[in-house]
Amino acid sequence: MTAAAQGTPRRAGRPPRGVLSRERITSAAVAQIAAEGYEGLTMSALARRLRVAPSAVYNHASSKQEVLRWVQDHVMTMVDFSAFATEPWDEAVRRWAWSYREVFARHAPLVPVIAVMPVTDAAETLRMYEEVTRGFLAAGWPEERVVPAIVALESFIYGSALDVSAPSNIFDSGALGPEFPVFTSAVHSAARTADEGRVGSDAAAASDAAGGTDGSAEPGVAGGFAGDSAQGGGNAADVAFSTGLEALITGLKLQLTS
Amino acid sequence: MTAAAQGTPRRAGRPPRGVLSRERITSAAVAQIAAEGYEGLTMSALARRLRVAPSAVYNHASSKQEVLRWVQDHVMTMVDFSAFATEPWDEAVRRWAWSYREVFARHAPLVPVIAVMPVTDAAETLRMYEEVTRGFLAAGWPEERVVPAIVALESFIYGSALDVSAPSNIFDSGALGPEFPVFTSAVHSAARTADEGRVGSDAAAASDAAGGTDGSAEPGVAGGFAGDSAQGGGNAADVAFSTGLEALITGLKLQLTS
DNA sequence: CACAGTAAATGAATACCATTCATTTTGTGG
DNA sequence: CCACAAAATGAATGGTATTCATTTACTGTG
Repeated sequence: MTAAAQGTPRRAGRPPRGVLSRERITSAAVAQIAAEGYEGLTMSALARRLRVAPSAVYNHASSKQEVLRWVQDHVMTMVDFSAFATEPWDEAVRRWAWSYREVFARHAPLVPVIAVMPVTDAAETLRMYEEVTRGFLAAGWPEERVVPAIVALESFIYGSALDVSAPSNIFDSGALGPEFPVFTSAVHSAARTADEGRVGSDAAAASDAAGGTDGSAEPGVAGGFAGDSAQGGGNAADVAFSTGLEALITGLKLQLTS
Repeated sequence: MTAAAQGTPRRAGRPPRGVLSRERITSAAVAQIAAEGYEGLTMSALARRLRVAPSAVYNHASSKQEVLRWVQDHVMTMVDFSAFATEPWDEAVRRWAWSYREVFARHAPLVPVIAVMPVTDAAETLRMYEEVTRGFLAAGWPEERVVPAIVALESFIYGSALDVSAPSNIFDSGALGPEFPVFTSAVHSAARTADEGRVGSDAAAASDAAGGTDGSAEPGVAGGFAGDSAQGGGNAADVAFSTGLEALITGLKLQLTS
């Protein structure tokens, strides 16, 4: 009854047909995360969902870290990089980056996992890199500059994904406010502007404030614009992301022609 | 013997003079991290270092998370933002960012903590923000754009700090390599260039990589472009960071004048 | 086809970890 | 002076990933 709380509990010994596999474990983990979040992803809960004893998982994954790596690679398939095949470089980067951030904002606990995770055996992740690299090269990037540029963009995206999951009042200086008047005022000023943008015209304000040459920043891709995606503070994070992404895009493009 | 493995073990009951305090707990935590890393920072180990029972810590901190927040605020004091008082905006940002990244690369497990952590009661963190905001305003930034720009830079810095702690072979595609030839080739090309940069430019790269606490940041803004072998420093993470940071700086500056 | 070895399940056990609680002692404000 | 709050101890508690001995079934070799 420990493994499956149902019907015939399957007795010990190797079952006639394999019950577990990397794919089934991965999809059960993804389902568990969708149902109860990352705190709910324990090896016990995972095993319960698979109707299996916790120790059975270890015949396929050597650790929970490895399961997380599988999940990470799966999550990568949700990142939309299709624009690199059709759009000019900067627009492709823009759509890719917004999609990438949106996906990992919903999977923030994976971000620290990715950092330490070698890409070996992460087929989906490699698939994305392959296509993004192609896009850079097609846009005239010298080969040796592509990977640093991608890593720089990814670093910004990961940091921004963490930022999305921050509470909206993260910059509330509370009782210490009066001690830091310049910063406190700037925070209020930014919040005011962000609010105006939200009430007024929809997404245009953000991308305009970012000063992108031609602002269409985050349209249709993943249904992705986060006007109400996270808790309350979505908009401020979006303004900051747009600001940084447009700066990165124009700055990188300038490096190319220098 | 549980609390202090030494001399007279102090019997139960409130001691004549307070043994613990926020400051003592914080510095013990920092010392423990320095000694055994973040994995070694357990409430038991912390209490042992303080010569106290584990439960005693909970009279001062409500959770381990709170201790981590104290540590985070303390770590912020190691970030050097002094250049904002003396240097022009872009050079100040450059030095601040290199220092910031260097500090949090050594404290990578704090990065996810920061994201969710409101700045309230984090005096040292606020002190930094106050000064950085001052520097932006002095450089002519409109007040409402300062916070988004800082957040964008911080996002990049946090992501890059995680990147530093990644293994150097993180892009080794292993057996899957042949399936993704474009990316694999780009990785090799970048690695080759980074190596050349390391042997080529001697002292600049080394002191640069060491980075921030003493205030010396990237050497020459003069070279203009980061991928140039003169800049970028030794390892791949440094090249990527330099690439992104220089792009952000020039891109943000351009947004100002648009 | 027998047989050995390996793969894959169970269930019990381990070691840790953060956190809580009852208890004891001491400082402090009314 | 006394009641109450603050701060320590030491012994649980419940949860965690992980390991191990055991059982069973599949698979390749003679």
